[in-house]
Amino acid sequence: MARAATTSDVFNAIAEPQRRDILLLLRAGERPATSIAEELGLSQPGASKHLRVLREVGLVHDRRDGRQRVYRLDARGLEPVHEWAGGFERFWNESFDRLDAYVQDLEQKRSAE
Amino acid sequence: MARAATTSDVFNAIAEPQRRDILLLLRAGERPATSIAEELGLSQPGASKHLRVLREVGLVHDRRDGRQRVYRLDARGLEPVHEWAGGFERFWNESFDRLDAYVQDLEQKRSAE
DNA sequence: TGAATATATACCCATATGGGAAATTATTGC
DNA sequence: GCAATAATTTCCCATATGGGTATATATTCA
Repeated sequence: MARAATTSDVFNAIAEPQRRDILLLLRAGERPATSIAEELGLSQPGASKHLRVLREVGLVHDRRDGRQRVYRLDARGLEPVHEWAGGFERFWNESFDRLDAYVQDLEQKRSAE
Repeated sequence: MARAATTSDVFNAIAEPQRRDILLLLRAGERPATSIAEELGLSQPGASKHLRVLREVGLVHDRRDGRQRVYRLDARGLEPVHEWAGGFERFWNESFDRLDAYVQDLEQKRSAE
């Protein structure tokens, strides 16, 4: 099975660093595919494949402009990711737990030697 | 190459739904591995493998307690994810862009028929 | 020491992945 | 229609993945 289809899962779509780069780039405004590939140093087919994945999960929309295909960010799909991670906020802020885990880690490692 | 190693990338680690489930479960408190597997209906080796990935990216810590290995959440690694997604917040709130994209999509589809 | 419990690893498998190269499909403008 | 441009799709490949099953490695307790 390998992994949930990239196509249907935003978490999977953003697991690939170059796709995250594309999204960041598109915050500056819409861009034709070639421009994206050039800016990020991707091969043209490579960029096209990543764009397809992003399109299929709805993170970008495309529009034809003459011979070019212009991609535009649609960040709405990232809101669930933000919310999901935000659900852990109080945990990464709990300095007690942090210290606790750290100390336990030390003990663990010391006793393992 | 397939994809950046799950081991080194939090985004990749949380791309797998069952690993996200494990993290959610651990918000309620630390738990031994078997308990995690049972609660989520995972096979024992399956849970163990997912826990290993989470451990390697630092999202969980483990501690031995007798024969059991107790896992505890360390959510600090999720903060960058939250921040990254949060960087798109103003985009998913821009209703103008949203409508614009939607209209362009409609036009696109109509002219394609 | 030896049986039982709790986990982690190793191994094998089917499949999804990303990358490169080549072929294919629009679309424009002559 | 035809050449040129822009992009997608198709193949092929090496590899990473998740899932089982079997095995190995602690650790406790009798």
